[in-house]
Amino acid sequence: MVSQMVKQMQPQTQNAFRALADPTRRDIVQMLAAQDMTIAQLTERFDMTRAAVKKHLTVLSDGGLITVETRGRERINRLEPQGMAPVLDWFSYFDQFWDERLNKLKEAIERKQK
Amino acid sequence: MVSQMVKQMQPQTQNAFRALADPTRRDIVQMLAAQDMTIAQLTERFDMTRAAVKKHLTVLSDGGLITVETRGRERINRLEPQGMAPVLDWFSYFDQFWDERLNKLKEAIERKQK
DNA sequence: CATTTGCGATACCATTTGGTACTATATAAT
DNA sequence: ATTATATAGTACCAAATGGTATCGCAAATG
Repeated sequence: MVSQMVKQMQPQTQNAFRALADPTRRDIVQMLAAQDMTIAQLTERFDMTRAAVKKHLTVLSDGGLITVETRGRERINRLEPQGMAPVLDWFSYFDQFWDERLNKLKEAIERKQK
Repeated sequence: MVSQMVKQMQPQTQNAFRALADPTRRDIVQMLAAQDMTIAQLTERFDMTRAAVKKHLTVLSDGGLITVETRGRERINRLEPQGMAPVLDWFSYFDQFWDERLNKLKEAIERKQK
């Protein structure tokens, strides 16, 4: 129980990972990738209340994955793609590690993409 | 409240995202990237009990991110890099949005593939 | 053999999470 | 002016999460 890793993590990284951990939120991210949407529009697509969707949007906003623009009484939710940077940066830690073992992974992705 | 996205998600994707959502588990993944480790070895590095570490390892295993090899009374935990495939696959959905930083990572992966 | 060591499993606890219902407020529409 | 709409905010709830403490078991070690 000695010297714990004291690596100070940026909260942005944790908030982004946390935001993406929920399937509903990942669905929202994909929907917003197609087009900006209001809370009401998003709610139409899910089987839950607007309040629940709003909570998810708050978590996504905390994670830096979306921004909100108020327009009249509407709030337009917009995807903020660079919010994913901290997450992908974390993955880049494995660059050195990504050898033959990970080529398998890359091939798997490519196979799916066809 | 009409036609909800019925997109059948692979539990592997959800389990992997969930596994990576916790900072302790991400630390474990990075440690295992450096070398295979037993539970006791991992526990030395954290300020928590072995039982807690074991729980995290179970979640990581559910996410397909590690495998365990029993050797005598020891259990060697090994990183399973291709377990990250579902996660990176999900990110590939956003190809159109990736800025240079993210593209760099993607290129790094592709470079290693050659 | 007896003892130590590495681990699994379970019960238990506090906090967080994902959801609802309800109320309130500001903007748009009639 | 009144009503309808889009959203915020709060209180509340059940379940999941992250942790501990404890017990038990199998494998090394003396």
